[in-house]
Amino acid sequence: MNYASLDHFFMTLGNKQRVRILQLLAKQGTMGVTAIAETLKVEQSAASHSLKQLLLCHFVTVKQDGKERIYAINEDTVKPLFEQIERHVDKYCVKGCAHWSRL
Amino acid sequence: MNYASLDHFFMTLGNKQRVRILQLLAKQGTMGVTAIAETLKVEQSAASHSLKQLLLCHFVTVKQDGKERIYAINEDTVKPLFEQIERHVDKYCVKGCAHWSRL
DNA sequence: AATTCATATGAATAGCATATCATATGTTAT
DNA sequence: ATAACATATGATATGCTATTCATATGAATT
Repeated sequence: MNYASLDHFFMTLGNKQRVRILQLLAKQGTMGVTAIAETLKVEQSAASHSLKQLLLCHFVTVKQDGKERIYAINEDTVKPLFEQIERHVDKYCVKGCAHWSRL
Repeated sequence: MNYASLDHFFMTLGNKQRVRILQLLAKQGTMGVTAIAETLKVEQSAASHSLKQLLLCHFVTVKQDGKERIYAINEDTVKPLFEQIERHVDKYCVKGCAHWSRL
């Protein structure tokens, strides 16, 4: 992998599973790896791999709590970012992106 | 390909070449396909493919001008979006994302 | 209408990211 | 120290995406 910052940023988001995790964390606040994996019905290993990449781009933060590592979304930038993105998606993509016809 | 809107949005951005095109259009205003391809040193065909996907997510707009199709960035949502994203990248990723060590 | 310029499309290969499996590391309790 | 729980890591095979090449479509000019 050899990405500049911005590319790495988008690359990390360009994956359903990682976006699901972010959405889950945005909703639930904080969660451990096992809880995330169970909720999204993915392997623990897969969740861990995804979280690592999210961590590298600082989309999420961790803190150790006993045996568990509790992940949280980066409230500072990611939350407002997602709100703005959803504005774009709502406005332009709800009907648009789904249908590859016309244009 | 079977993506929900939000996934499709990110998927489209999760590619260097498409991001380069958006950055170019943000900077230059409007450009035709050949000009884009030459500037970014990619094949005309590749540029066209990329632009189609950007169009499907409404990141860009087109208008026909003679033989040419002039592409422009979606000023309404994409520009402010990129500004906010760059805030995140500058703040968290300049040093962070590049180095996979620590954390 | 034929030619040239500009862009789009389709198909196939090449390239890369992800999912998976097995295992390692780390933490706490007994 | 060992066992049990929680998470991380590494390697590999699979699957998906992008690039490429060849060609088609569209527009304007002669």
